[in-house]
Amino acid sequence: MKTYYCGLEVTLDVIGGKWKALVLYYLIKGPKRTSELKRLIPTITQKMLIQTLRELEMSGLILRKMYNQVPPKVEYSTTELGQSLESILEALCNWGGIYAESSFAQDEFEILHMD
Amino acid sequence: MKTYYCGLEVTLDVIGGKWKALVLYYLIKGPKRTSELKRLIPTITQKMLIQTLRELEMSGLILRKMYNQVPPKVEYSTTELGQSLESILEALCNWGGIYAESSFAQDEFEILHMD
DNA sequence: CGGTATCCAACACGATACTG
DNA sequence: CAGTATCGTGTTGGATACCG
Repeated sequence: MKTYYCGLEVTLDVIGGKWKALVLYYLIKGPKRTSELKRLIPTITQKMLIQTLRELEMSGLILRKMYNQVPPKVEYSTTELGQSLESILEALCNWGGIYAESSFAQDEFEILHMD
Repeated sequence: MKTYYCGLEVTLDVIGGKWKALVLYYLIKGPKRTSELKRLIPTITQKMLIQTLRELEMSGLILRKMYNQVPPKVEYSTTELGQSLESILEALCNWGGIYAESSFAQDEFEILHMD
């Protein structure tokens, strides 16, 4: 049993770290294959991607569906619990855009959109 | 110049990590002295608290006001930029509470409120 | 009280090679 | 295509002692 003093600590435990929020953010927009996620997040390594997916799965935020075929195909999607973070992650994403354009951070941050 | 592919990456750079969101969360509720923050976040070490405060200050999210008196007194408060995260951090906190009570996590997480 | 300086351990993360 | 295994490193974070 883990003990926390604030709900925020729980959230950070579940989607904190370098990659979890980002991977979940893309999966919330729709189911994706492993290679699609890798393409959307070019700077993540294969190892960290798989590891992050496993942790999100363990936490009950995403589902892994495997198709028995050659070549293999795996698709990840969100659970209801994972999807419930949609508006929050969207807000965090927007805030980052605003921050990058703020007088404080401009000329320091650059965002390349690739939708 | 740092390059990102999504606003969320920027946000994680600014308030990601183990403590920044938590410290900011408490400061958003009102200005606090160093010792007050230490009391609110019992598991943080002195070193990490100071380090986190410095980083938030560098990012333009909080202000540090020092009173020249003995014993010394320092008070931290949010800037407009920092305060703009209020609703988001509140939502993240609430989500943690809901997650901890979910059928998935119950008996695993415990939250002790200390307001 | 608020903060700094060391030193050290843990682990998150990355690079690479390999498998079914 | 999806994933595992191994190894190495660099940051993160904690313990402790000390200072104005």
